[in-house]
Amino acid sequence: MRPTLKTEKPTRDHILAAASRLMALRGYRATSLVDVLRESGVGKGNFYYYFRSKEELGYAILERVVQGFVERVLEPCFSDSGAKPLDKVRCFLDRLLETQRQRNCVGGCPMGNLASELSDMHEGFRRRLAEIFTVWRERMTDTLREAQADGSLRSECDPASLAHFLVAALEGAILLTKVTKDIQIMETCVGELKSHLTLYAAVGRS
Amino acid sequence: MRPTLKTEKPTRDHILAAASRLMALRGYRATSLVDVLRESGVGKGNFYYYFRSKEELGYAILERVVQGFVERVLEPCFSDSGAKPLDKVRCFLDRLLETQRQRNCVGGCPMGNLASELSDMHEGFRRRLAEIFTVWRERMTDTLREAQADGSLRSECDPASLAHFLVAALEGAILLTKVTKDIQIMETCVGELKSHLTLYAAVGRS
DNA sequence: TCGCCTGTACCAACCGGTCGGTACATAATC
DNA sequence: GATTATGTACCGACCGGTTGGTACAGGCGA
Repeated sequence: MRPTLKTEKPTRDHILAAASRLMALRGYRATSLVDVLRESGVGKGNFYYYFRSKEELGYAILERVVQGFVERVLEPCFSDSGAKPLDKVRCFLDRLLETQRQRNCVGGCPMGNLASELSDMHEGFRRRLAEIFTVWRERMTDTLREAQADGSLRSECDPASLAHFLVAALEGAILLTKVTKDIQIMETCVGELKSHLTLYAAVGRS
Repeated sequence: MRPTLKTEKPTRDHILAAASRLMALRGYRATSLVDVLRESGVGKGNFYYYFRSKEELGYAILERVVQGFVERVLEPCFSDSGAKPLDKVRCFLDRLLETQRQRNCVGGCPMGNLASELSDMHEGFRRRLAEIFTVWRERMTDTLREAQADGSLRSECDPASLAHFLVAALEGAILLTKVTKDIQIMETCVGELKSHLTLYAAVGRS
């Protein structure tokens, strides 16, 4: 029984990793505790040492998924201070396309899946997910505002509306990619979204 | 017990209606047979007279949902022979917006919900759903081709790509509307999609 | 007689959560 | 120093309830 540092909880993280893998494919309800325990190799009593309930596990998974998304997708694209704002948005589109390609069109978007499954049935999840999408969208909105400030996006464009649309269209593209198992759908939609940006691009300043 | 025509099965339809209501909100897995029986008032033995399994019920519900969608949304918009092709597309966008408004942003899209929940776990459902989205998209593609033929859509537009994009963006918009419970998201996205159409519109011929 | 329908008992598997217990390290007490 | 108390981590059996499905006797009306 090894001593652990105050902030490290390997067993808890191990459970979370295993549960995240399962829930990404199966969704919340179809992921049972027994499955999680089997996948993680942890005993049931021990599970309840770390999580009070399946719901609490679900919330923790959601946080973990979001953190991973922010670190691996949002931050690399939007924190590149050398890039022009619209290039950041394109980088984001391309990054999501590559993610779906690497996953062979399996899994879709974990946040979108949970939103679809739980929004009408579980208010706690709906609220958290709505907040997550808000953060995602605001990050996009800020960048679009920068593009307006630097003149590459016209002033009649509403950054918030455009950001809403980009997020929604991406979620839909990911869902259709998942159901058809055809990466071309995602490619097509990313292409159309880039074209959509040209609607509002200031001439010669993209 | 009134005599019924050979093609009418009131009890079966009654079960389907009840199950559709439940499944539209809860999804497939979270809709139990006991719930369906309670909602429909039909006995269990009788249920199995009409359906061999929960899966068969699910397939029947899907067909029913699709039929309703075709009759109430697709056909009214796309079969209006007096309308211009691009007006048909706009009618479709508006109809979906009104549907979400009437439902107070509850439920989302039944087909999208099932696609999200089951595409990676149940090949039978994934195949059927992929086919449904294909039909939906082809209807849109045909209309966009008509728009090209009548000159209101430019020849460099690819109708199939645009149709893919429209369907995907709508699904995403519906999903975000469901998670945020804010009809404005849907309004915004429908507006952006109409703007997107202008990308390809021939000048003065919309 | 047949199709439709009822009610109900039963089944094994599943489900999230509870419980009594073990192992061990460390601190406190006598 | 030995004993006791405490806290952390862990375990699997057990619990009551739920689930989709099976089986079946029987009723009803055309």
